[in-house]
Amino acid sequence: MRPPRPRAEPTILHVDLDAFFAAVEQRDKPSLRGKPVVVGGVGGRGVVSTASYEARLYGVRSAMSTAEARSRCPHAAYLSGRFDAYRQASRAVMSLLRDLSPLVEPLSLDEAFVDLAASGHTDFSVAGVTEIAQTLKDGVREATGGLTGSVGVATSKFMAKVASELDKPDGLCVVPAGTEQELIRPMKVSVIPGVGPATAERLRRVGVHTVADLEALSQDELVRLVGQAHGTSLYHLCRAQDDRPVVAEREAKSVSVEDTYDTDLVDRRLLEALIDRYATRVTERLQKARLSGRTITLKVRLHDFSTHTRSTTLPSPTDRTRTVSRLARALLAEVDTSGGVRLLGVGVSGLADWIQEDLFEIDGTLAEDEEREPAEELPAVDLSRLGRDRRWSPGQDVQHEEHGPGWVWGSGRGRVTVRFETAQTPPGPVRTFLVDDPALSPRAVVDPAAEPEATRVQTEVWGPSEV
DNA sequence: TCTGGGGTCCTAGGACCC
DNA sequence: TCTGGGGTCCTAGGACCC
Repeated sequence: MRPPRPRAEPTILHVDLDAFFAAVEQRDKPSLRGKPVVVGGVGGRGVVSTASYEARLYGVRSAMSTAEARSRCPHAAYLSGRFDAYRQASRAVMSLLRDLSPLVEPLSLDEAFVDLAASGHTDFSVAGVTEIAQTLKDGVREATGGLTGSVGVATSKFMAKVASELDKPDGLCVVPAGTEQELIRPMKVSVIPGVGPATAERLRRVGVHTVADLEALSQDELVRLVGQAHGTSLYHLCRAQDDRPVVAEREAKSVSVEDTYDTDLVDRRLLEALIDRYATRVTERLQKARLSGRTITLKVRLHDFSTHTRSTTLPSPTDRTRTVSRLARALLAEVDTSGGVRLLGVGVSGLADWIQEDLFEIDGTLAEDEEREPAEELPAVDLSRLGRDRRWSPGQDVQHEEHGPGWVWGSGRGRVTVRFETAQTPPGPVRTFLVDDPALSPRAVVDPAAEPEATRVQTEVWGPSEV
């Protein structure tokens, strides 16, 4: 297999705003300028998101517990963060980046890759890209009321990120094509994306500390050590072989809400009430984004910090609060919480990228409260008949099938609409059922006896692109 | 007064299907 | 007829990133 080759010229730019959250606070509150500022969780179990450079002098770092930060730097300002302000500053910067090139990949509020090759630029000499980077930095300062960013430009994402890190804060670094390997060889293995504490420890045990050490291992050895995907990626990255593209639009794969409590919780009813609250927040976000998902996950962190997840997958996607909360509550029953719960979370994944009807519709009347009881009285027809042979994928066209009265065939990830047509009502839907309710699935919904006049039952299966 | 919250990706085992 | 192998889906956990 051909190794992933970096680009021939430094066309990938990485920007990283310096101590972003803390810098926004210092910008907006002059009294904090020049002083240690720590943004993060301020409660008993909080951790540091960002420390200003003044606070870093005292050894305060991101991801450190706030308790430890307070002991290292008691006189710092501890703030819980104003995310609207951060988002606003971030938007201003991202918009500058999009002026630079249409191909921008935000990694977070304060970080992004830009593919300069997708812009109108043609001069990718060191002087040429340095000028682009300097103009960008000036623009950032102006657009954000004085924030600084560090910029790296190189032939790959990996090297651009290494470069932006190199002379923070307010840095600018270009890695000329061909000099990548000599730059990273003396560095610690942890500069490689994907090498965190666990991998670093495994490598340390076999005597690997630097990128150069890593080069001495064969691909097979690496795969044996850290697994297939990780090993292969490490083998190439330590040689600065990286051709990952800048990807502008990434579709969300999951949405979740979680909370850590200052003291462990035991009361079951309280836990259930919290689950309801999180289900509400999650589904509100789903609905806002016009998403729905099939897999509901409950996350529980116990008093001993052990973390457990329980999940369940529905036949069709949902964005309904009641469904998510009912299922998440049921999952809670599978976890022994008697020792106390430190964190609780609810998530939805397996997202479908199409609009979810949020109500069970009968005769055009929205009848949310009737969703369950009537359904359970109906003689359910097995929808799972569709099974594996009639699966479809997102974006595929509408599928359409007709069967005899009372017959319905099944659902996959789409939705099934069932129409009963009668002689008196020339063509058109008499009833439309949206078979997207997990309470009904995988069985549904069709009661021929309820429609004695029906001459025909027509079903349509909607793939995502139809809706 | 140890260890956030929001994500992504990977692995491994079992079920199930052909 | 005592025995296969590949593919997909699901679940749980873990590593990692910002």
